[in-house]
Amino acid sequence: MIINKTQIYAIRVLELLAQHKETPISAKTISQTLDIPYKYLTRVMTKLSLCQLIDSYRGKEGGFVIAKSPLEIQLQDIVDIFSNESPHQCICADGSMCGQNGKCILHDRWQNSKESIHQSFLNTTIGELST
Amino acid sequence: MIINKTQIYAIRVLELLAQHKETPISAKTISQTLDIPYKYLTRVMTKLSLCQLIDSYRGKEGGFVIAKSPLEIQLQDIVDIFSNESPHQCICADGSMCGQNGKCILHDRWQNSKESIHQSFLNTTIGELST
DNA sequence: TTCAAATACTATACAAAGGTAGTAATTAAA
DNA sequence: TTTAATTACTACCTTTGTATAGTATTTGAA
Repeated sequence: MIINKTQIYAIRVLELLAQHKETPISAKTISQTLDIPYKYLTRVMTKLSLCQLIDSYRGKEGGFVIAKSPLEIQLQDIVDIFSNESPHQCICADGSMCGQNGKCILHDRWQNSKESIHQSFLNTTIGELST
Repeated sequence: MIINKTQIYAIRVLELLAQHKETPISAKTISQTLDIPYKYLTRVMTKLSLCQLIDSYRGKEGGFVIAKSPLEIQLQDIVDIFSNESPHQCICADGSMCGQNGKCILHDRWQNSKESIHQSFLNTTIGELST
């Protein structure tokens, strides 16, 4: 698995918050704007808040605000939060294979592609997505 | 999802069969040799047989034999059999995003990586894996 | 102070991928 | 012909990712 739905949700949310740094945006608004299921979204938001990528404000007029400069948030930061794979796992997505008898049969072949994707996640920030 | 566990299983099986073209290899042997769950494996084998990548022989001394020249079987052939994604789906693995408001925010960025992986699957055959 | 709008928390449901179990059907060899 | 080894078929179980429901907590504004 290169990237899952939850991670895409999170990236899109951060992108939206990056465009409205001034006032908090509620989960309801985010849900409607980005067409993400409300209840699922709130759990994603809570996790982003715990990881301090965003600040949350309860109560009336509350919502979420991006906590850093968008240019300082790498896509990889967001992906990591919602990933259970170890960072250096092979693209084959099967932890049992790479490392036990050496490498899986695909390891070397896709290593370059994998590395290229990983570098993109590292090198691209939320701030750059809107440009 | 670039490639899942089942697809890796299938590729490894074909690679094994390619090394023993003469006599049928039983599912039991394959399961033990490649450390793939037996019952799950037999279902994969049946599907490979239906798709005519392998021939199956029932009864005593039965088993499976690769049905083509290993150099004629592209990895993509195998991947396709166990894939439910449409071939041109975006790497974001979320069909609802690419195509509705144009492209997803990641589409362009990972397009090159995706294409590179796809080309690898097309250009690499079972026969080349062992070399 | 009250109330409505909002996040936080917990439990549950659903769907897909991966895995297991049991039985039927087939077949070569003894 | 019998039997053991094998694939084929069908149903179910488990895990993980995604989604839903209900309630508690917080807080600004009327």
